[in-house]
Amino acid sequence: MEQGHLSETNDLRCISEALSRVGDKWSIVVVMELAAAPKRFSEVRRALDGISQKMLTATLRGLERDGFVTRTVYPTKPPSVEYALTALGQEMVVPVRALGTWLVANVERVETARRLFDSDRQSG
Amino acid sequence: MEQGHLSETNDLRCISEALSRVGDKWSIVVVMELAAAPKRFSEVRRALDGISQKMLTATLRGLERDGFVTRTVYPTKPPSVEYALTALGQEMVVPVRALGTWLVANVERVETARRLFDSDRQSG
DNA sequence: CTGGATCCTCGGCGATACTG
DNA sequence: CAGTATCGCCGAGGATCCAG
Repeated sequence: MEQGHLSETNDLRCISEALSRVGDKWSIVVVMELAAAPKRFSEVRRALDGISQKMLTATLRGLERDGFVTRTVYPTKPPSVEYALTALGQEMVVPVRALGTWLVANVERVETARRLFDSDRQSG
Repeated sequence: MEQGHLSETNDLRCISEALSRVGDKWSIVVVMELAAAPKRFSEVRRALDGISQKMLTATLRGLERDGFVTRTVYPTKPPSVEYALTALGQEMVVPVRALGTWLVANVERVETARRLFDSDRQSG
């Protein structure tokens, strides 16, 4: 019996499916944003600057549904809604941040490889 | 000066951009598959079972371009091409596997949250 | 066996306008 | 301020046919 091998075909499907939950254009970014501090709808919107309100709504709904964020409505006037990470969401931040850190740290290497690849294609 | 905070808006863009490189439908899965062992085109295709040959080609090209995999042609007859992870690719496997492991380990919690959310919507 | 070229569909996503 | 509804674009990605 394999122990936590994770490369078994079955797990592979599991991973890709799980990744697709969080691998859309905005989920990760929103989670990272909320990881810093809970924020209101507009705050997140401004912080991300580039996300449409439709996608922000959809993304937050999805994250809420999956148990990564909570949505708290304060019946003030005008109403305000605060989004925050759940325990689950905070836990997820750890591996996500690790991956993000690695990617950011290695952007150079990727771009170097890319330039090499492209120039080889031209002259090659 | 911030120390590796990673949630600064600038890094956030960096992350999302970097993630989009690897966050498409197949890149991660292919990388994980090659992490187990170098494989030929058809082997990867069969192992993944569900990817079209067009997407496999495109994915491998992308990964090769970004310096994550190598492509070695053996001029046999019929020709065979072997794909393998570069050092960069192998390094990336570490954080990716960490995330994948976490995701797989927490699928239950996500699905539970999801069911709760959905039933609340109905009755609420 | 490897993989390029084409066609076509579907869905993500943005823009805009409107409601409470 | 927070959220919904609608429309339209565009690109990811699958199916298929063809070539070295």
